[in-house]
Amino acid sequence: MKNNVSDPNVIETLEQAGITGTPQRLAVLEILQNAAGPISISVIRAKLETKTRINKVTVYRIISLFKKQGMIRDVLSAGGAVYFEMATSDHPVHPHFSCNNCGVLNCLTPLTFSQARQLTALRDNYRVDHIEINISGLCNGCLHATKLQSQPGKNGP
Amino acid sequence: MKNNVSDPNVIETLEQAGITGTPQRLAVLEILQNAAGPISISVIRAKLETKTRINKVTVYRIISLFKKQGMIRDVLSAGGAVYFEMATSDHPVHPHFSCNNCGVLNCLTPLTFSQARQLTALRDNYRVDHIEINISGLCNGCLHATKLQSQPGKNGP
DNA sequence: ATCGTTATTGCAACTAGGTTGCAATTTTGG
DNA sequence: CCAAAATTGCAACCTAGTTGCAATAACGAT
Repeated sequence: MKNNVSDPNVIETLEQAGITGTPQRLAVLEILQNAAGPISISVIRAKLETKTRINKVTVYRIISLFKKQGMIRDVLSAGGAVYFEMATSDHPVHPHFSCNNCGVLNCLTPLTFSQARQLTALRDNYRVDHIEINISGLCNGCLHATKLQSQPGKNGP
Repeated sequence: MKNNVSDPNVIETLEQAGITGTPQRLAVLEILQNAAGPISISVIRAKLETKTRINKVTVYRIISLFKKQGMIRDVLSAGGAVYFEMATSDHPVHPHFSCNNCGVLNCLTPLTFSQARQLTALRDNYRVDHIEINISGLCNGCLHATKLQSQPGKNGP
């Protein structure tokens, strides 16, 4: 397959992770980097189809490679769907909001240190490696859509 | 199928939810009620096999019925696995801890009002219906197992 | 450059988890 | 006790993800 020139800092990202920058990997990485929020494998595959034709096995292998290298992390959403997002230092672990109406998954601002501290203090005989927070409800758009205006609003957990 | 007499308050639970207490439903509900923590469908099916032989389709239908009735709720774990737990009033929404070594999923104490408040305040133009928190790391048992003693301990998010 | 070695990709076949349509069975109400 | 409605089981199917292996591409040494 010919390398149809990708964003130069996409190539750089791959080299920093110490893995060869094949065209397929560059294509997948570019999609992940340009995504507005966490995206699912099926979405990645759909976006790939529009330009190149990469075998699904290759996509799965690339994703698990990226994950093993710590380049991406996965985010869980309603019903067990798995999404992926870049795991760069300027994009630390943070809560996500998933809309029960349109299904969109958004990133929220990261927890403050004291918030994280409170949560990890829930049990002290455990070693905490990761905190995953998923808040669901209705997003701004769906909340103001006329069809849903009449529904009762909740505001607690 | 013959009803081989279940725990009477299991039957009561079903009647309160307004659905007929068939032997299959009672069997599934009994497993959910006796579970120490959230369990997956495959575990439910394995437990069922030891006593009665219920078709997998029926199990899925019962689970989605229970969910629709609000009797159970689902809990997401690493890699997108879905677990189920009873959603009774004395067992409100609460964070879960999943062990990266043995895979066990435990319930943690529910959030205080102020903790929940802090989280819902992350964005105010959203309607929050549900907060899901999954903390992962090493459980007490795995933490103290000799094989893992030497690993570096982290303690932040 | 070119050859051999290694890494990567594609293909086909397979597996597991879950779903659908329909017939058989069970429950319920009269 | 019987008919209508609800529930279950079966078989077939679907989708997501995996595996083994052959084909191809990248790399290092000469």
